[in-house]
Amino acid sequence: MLNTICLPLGMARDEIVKMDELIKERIRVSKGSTLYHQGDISEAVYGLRSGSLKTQIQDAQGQTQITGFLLPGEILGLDGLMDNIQVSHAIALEDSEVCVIRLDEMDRLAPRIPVLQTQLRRLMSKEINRSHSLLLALGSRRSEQRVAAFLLNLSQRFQSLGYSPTAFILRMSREEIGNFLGLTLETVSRLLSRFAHDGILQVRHREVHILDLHALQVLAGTDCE
Amino acid sequence: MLNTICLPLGMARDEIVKMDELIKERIRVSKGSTLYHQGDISEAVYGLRSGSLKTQIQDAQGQTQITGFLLPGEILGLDGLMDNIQVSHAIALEDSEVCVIRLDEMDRLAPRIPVLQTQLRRLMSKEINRSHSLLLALGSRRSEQRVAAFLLNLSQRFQSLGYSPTAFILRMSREEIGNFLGLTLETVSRLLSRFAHDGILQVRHREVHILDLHALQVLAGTDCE
DNA sequence: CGATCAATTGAGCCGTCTCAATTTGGGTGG
DNA sequence: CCACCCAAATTGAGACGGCTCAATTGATCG
Repeated sequence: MLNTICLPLGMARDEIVKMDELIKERIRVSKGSTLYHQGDISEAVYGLRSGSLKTQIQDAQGQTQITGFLLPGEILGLDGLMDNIQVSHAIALEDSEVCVIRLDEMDRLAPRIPVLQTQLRRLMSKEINRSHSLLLALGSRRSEQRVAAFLLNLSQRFQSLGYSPTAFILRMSREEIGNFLGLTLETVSRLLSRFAHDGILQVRHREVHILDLHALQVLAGTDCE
Repeated sequence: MLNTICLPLGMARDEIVKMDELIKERIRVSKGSTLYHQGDISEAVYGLRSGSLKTQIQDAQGQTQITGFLLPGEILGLDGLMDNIQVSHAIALEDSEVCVIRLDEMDRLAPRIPVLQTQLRRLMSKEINRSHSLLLALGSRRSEQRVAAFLLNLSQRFQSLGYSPTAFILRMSREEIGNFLGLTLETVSRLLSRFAHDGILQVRHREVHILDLHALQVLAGTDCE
């Protein structure tokens, strides 16, 4: 039930077998519907098995901020463990499936499988780092760099999933990309057009072909030195 | 050794007593010096007992982003638990003191004090939420709102520490505030001057007196509806 | 009492947003 | 199957917020 997908990254095989006890439920989330809402009781975290989702927070004025786009193998719900209340919405960008990792189950198994706590800790720390990197991007990079870095980030994640790093489909709209990166949808669109015009990539609707990965890295400012 | 400061927030008294085993070391960090560097081995998290610090990350190009200003009672080092390597610098804004919470000690005590893991989990989730809120601010608020919200945030934290919420000293420079908020130091300075000119607060160097807290909340967009 | 660094304030510019028009594609019903 | 409709995306023109560069003041410390 876990395959290599859900939580394990870097765990020994026998530990993974034991962990199967942890996963008793899977949930299908159809495109556009929510896995959980801000304000819901949070009793679990979720491992994305297939599809993709976005998570977004909403403030008192209704302003929203997308905090992440999730691909298979990634975990969501880590931000809801403070008071066991979800502080974000999780919305499917396409028909998706998650496995449910209940926290009470986790605590029950923890004495027998100590690595479980360590693993969760690592994942949460990773999420903190991811947010901090995003802060760096929003705080000090210009639009061009943000969009380039965004594409590269997707590219790398697709690659580590075994998909092509240079040809993929954006499951999110220009507006969602803009919201995520702190830009308007028009700016995102213009930049994609410009990148295409400069021969760095091809864009047809939501289909992206990266032609010159190195040029993109230079734009993003992540190539070397 | 813990007082009520280090990790406990919301723990039963007897559990706190047991937790004292956890804290075997304190570290003094003098103004301007670092508690840890990016790249250091990370074997602990730190509870701030007194003083204040900033944490900042640095990318390959040397660009830095301050990810947080820490006040007493708050925890740092949560971002270094992924591979046990620090991914940020922690630098003291004034002479400070932290207590060291070793992770191996924590894991050793975990079976006897199960609430320990829960507590760490909550703190990490809180840090994720804090970053996400910051993302919302950097992504969709204008400079005026960011600075107002920044002051209000400090105000609330000082208040919950038992200090005045309307009179406090900024331990960080305008440049550091600007970096944190994704603004230039000039913009921060101008806004503080403007707030002062509008009678919302008084600023003398790093000394802030908030005169009209409600007006500040309106500016920040966090007062109501 | 000078030296140095932090902060303030001003002027002008640039990047991104806003507003608006147009194109494109996908889905639906006649 | 075609025509229509709606949402998403593209592209343009103009405005504005925050940045850059620069000069000045103020504080701190030897």
